[in-house]
Amino acid sequence: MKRSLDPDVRLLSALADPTRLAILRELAGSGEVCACDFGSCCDVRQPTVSHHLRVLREAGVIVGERRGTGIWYRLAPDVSSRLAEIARDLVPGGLIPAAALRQRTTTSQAIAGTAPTTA
Amino acid sequence: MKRSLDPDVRLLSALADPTRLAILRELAGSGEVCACDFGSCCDVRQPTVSHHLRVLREAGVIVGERRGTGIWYRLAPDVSSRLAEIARDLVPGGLIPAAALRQRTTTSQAIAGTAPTTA
DNA sequence: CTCGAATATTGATTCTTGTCAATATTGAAG
DNA sequence: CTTCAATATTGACAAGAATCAATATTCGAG
Repeated sequence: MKRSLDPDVRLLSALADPTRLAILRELAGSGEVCACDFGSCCDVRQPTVSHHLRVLREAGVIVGERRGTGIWYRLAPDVSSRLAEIARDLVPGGLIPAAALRQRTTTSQAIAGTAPTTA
Repeated sequence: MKRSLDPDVRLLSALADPTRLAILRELAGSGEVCACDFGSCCDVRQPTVSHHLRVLREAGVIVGERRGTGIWYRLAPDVSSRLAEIARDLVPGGLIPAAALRQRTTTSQAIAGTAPTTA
């Protein structure tokens, strides 16, 4: 059991789901949304919405607030910057850009990414 | 079978794994790495490394290039910006920031995210 | 306290994913 | 062509995740 301790992996895992990303986009667009209104944007039942909201909450991606019988959610303030920092760390040529270029002395046959080359 | 067609989900899913993130960080730090050298940074066997490299390749996150008997990988040039754009779309208060503030008229009992409140 | 609405939890099911051993493929060298 | 080194694929297995129906909890109203 590895249980990923890396906070970046935890954040990315929380975002890497179509239903949860739909929830987050709804939140980004509307600022605040009642939990009862997520059933429409994502095509899932209420317990499933509740489950995803919990995942997002525990990952620190959203924050909920009770108002009477309902609960209103909004994006956590630092989600965007946390993700942006991960993005910054993935800039190609973050180091030794010249050395990498000098290395190219052999065959150089590119390998595309779209297909497993299942032929 | 839903098979997420959303390219953002595909990208995030590719990044949301400790082994793959370790591979990407190695690439971000070294510019280019031979496939045979990933066994050290991630504690997995060769077929597993090969599998993760394939996932990253098919998600357009890395690019491989043959040199003799080995294959050298580097980060795809647009990964960082693609991720940064997702981050930008998750800025809180992307819309109606004032309206959201005006909404706060009731109980306002915050709900933390760290624990499932398993009591 | 009782009732109804909103949200959460439980348990079961199904699908997906990460991992490895074994084996195949590919390319360079002899 | 044969051999060796590097990478990829296959098949099997285990762990995890997403989903739902059923049920429990929580809160405000009356």
